[in-house]
Amino acid sequence: LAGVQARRHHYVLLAALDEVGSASQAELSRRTTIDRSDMVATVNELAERGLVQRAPDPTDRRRNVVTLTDAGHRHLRKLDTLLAKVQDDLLAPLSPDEREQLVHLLTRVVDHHARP
Amino acid sequence: LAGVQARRHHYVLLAALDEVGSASQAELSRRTTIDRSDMVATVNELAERGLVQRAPDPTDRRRNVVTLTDAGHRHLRKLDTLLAKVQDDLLAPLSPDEREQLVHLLTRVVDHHARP
DNA sequence: CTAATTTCAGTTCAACTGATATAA
DNA sequence: CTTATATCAGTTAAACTGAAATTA
Repeated sequence: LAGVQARRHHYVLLAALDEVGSASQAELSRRTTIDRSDMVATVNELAERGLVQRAPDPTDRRRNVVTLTDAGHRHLRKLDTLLAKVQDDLLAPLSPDEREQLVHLLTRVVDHHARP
Repeated sequence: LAGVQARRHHYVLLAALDEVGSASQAELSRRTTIDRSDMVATVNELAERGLVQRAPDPTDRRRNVVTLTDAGHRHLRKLDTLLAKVQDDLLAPLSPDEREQLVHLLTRVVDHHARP
C-alpha cells in the first residue's frame, strides 16, 4: 500500500463507501475499524486527493456526508487488483480449494464476532 | 495481555526462549518478530521483573546471553493458558475438526513464507 | 579491513482516550 | 435535558530507520 501512497485506513474507507454509497462519518466509523477520532484525518486525506467528497447533511446539520468520487472508484479498483495480487502471493502454497476453505473458516470466525 | 501487565513482545520473547534455551539478543531478534532495536527494551522489561536473565557471553564479548528464569517459565505457562482461553473464545464458532483444519492451513501459509 | 552485536534516538501507522462545541 | 456528531489533543504498542560504539 505504501508503494502507491496508500494506507490501510484509506483502503478500508474507500471499500466501505463502495458498499454503502455514502454515509456520515460516524456511520462509517461503525462500519469499519476506523475510530471516529481518526475518521476526520482519513476523510481529510482522501478528500485532498479528490477520492471522496465531504458535504454537510442538509437533513441533519451535525453530520457530514462522505461520498466516493469517480476518481475514488478508480483508485479503489486499482487497490483491489493490487491487494488481489498480494493475497495471491500470500496464499501461494494453497490450492484453490484450500484457499476457499480458509476464507470460509475465517469468514465464519469474523461473522461470529461481528457486532449485532 | 494488558490485563496481566504483559505485551505481545513479552510473550513472544518468553516463548522463543522456551524453545531455544538461551540465545544472544540478535539471535532472538532473528527468531521472532522483535526488531533488534526493540530487543533491548523488551529484555530490560522482562529482566527487571526477574523473568529473564541477561549476561555477557564469555566466548564473544559483543554478545549478551539471555536466559529464561524459573519465574519466567512460570509466567510463560500462565500466559499460555490465558492465550489458550482467548483462542478458544476466538474459535468458538468452529468445531474441533474445523479448528484443526484452520490451524493446518495457516501453518502451511506461514511455513511457506518463513525465512530459509 | 569488514562484519556482527548492542544500544540509542527518532519516525510511522493504527487503535485508542478524553474532552469540547454544536446540533438533534 | 440527553444524546449524537465532528473534531482535537494526546497516548500506546509495534515495526521500523539510521547511526554509533564495541568486538570478532
